[in-house]
Amino acid sequence: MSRDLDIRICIIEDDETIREGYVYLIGNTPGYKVVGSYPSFEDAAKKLASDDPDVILLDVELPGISGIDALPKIKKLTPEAYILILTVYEQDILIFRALGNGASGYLTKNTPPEKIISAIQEVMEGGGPMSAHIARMVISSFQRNEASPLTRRETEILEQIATGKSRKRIAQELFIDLETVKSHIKNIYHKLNVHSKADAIKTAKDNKFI
Amino acid sequence: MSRDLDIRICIIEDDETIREGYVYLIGNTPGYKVVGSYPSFEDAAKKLASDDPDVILLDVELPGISGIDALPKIKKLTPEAYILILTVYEQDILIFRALGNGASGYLTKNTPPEKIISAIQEVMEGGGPMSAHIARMVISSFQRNEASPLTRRETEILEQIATGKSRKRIAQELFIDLETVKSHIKNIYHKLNVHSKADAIKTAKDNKFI
DNA sequence: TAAAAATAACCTGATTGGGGGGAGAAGCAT
DNA sequence: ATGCTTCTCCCCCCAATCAGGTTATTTTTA
Repeated sequence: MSRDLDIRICIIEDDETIREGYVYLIGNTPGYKVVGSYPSFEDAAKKLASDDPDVILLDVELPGISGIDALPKIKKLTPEAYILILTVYEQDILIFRALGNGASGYLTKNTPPEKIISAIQEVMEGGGPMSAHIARMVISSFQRNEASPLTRRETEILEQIATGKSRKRIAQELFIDLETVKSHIKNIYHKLNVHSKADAIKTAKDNKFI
Repeated sequence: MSRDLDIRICIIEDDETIREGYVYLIGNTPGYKVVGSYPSFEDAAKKLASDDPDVILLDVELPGISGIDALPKIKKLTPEAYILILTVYEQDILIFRALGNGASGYLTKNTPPEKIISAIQEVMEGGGPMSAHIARMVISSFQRNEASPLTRRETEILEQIATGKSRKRIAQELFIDLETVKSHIKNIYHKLNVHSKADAIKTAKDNKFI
């Protein structure tokens, strides 16, 4: 029945009802094949490599080790597999940790079944499927605060400082005097109400000034 | 014919054929209304504010000022409007600059018409529409290089250094001796073949070690 | 149980960082 | 036309940090 070219899927999800739902959904879709289904990473770990999945659907809240912390370990077991996060959580910290740990997509659990199938298809074709709200949060993470108190030059200099460069080097690269750089830094510190590089960088990053 | 609740669209695109294609597509879709259509930012600037668009479709390659550089100016003219980039370019630098400058979505020009309409819908509903390949690049930007030569502790310390903290402060926050931090830094420098903070940070970021 | 990683010590010299003040020139906006 | 902002540069001071060398012990992990 199932062809050799079927996309091989593993599911790691602790809620049995949801897990079986996915198994049913994917198992009944032509071209897709469930090769493994586990309620925890610990259970999956033993068989994952031999399952040889193309795509892994991973829940973030799991008994034992969390899905996010399991990500690097899964990557080691099946380096070629794409991992899609399937979760109810939309907290930015979780999203960015998941993506940073190697997830190739992030879907929320209200995603309709046909979207899950198309997300699997999409990731196999080089895409990065995300739920709409997740995508917005990801895009927002790139955006600056338009209400920054820093001038253009001050922002530029603080960015340079954040790369670890010394004031002298910044002066050389911007073709201005060291004293000018120092003046800008003093102004930056006053505006941000800080007294050190580290605090300036932190405040600026927290507020998306840089 | 067109209701008051229609989504108001502006189009800034220099290629007349493509521009008129969008005007036709959107103008003939119920619920959507083209309120402005311009071949350059300079032309759009005068009328954009009074057009009061909900969504702006913006090309990146424009005569005069580029779409990406126009983004902040457009934001000032119509702070409430969502801006969707529509372009043939898939270079990461352009994508990240566009998103950093305030774009709410990024579509490539091979996007089929119905997807453009749904992207407009999506951005109005709080989403962040992206073409599949763009989304993958965005997600990839969060990911680390798994083949880092740095140990966990070294990575952690280099990350701290990249926040501008002094070695002493890092030592205190990690509950280790200053000398230990110095040892780690020496090892980091040797592994990365650099001789300064700035170079270490640059090398590590370029290679996605941090 | 070896190897890798994390920890800590002692040495030296050059560079950087933070804070105080003041001041001129260019550009923008009302 | 005249403020206001921004960018530029100058002087002072002193503490703190950074880069580099070498060696060695204790955990941790494979």
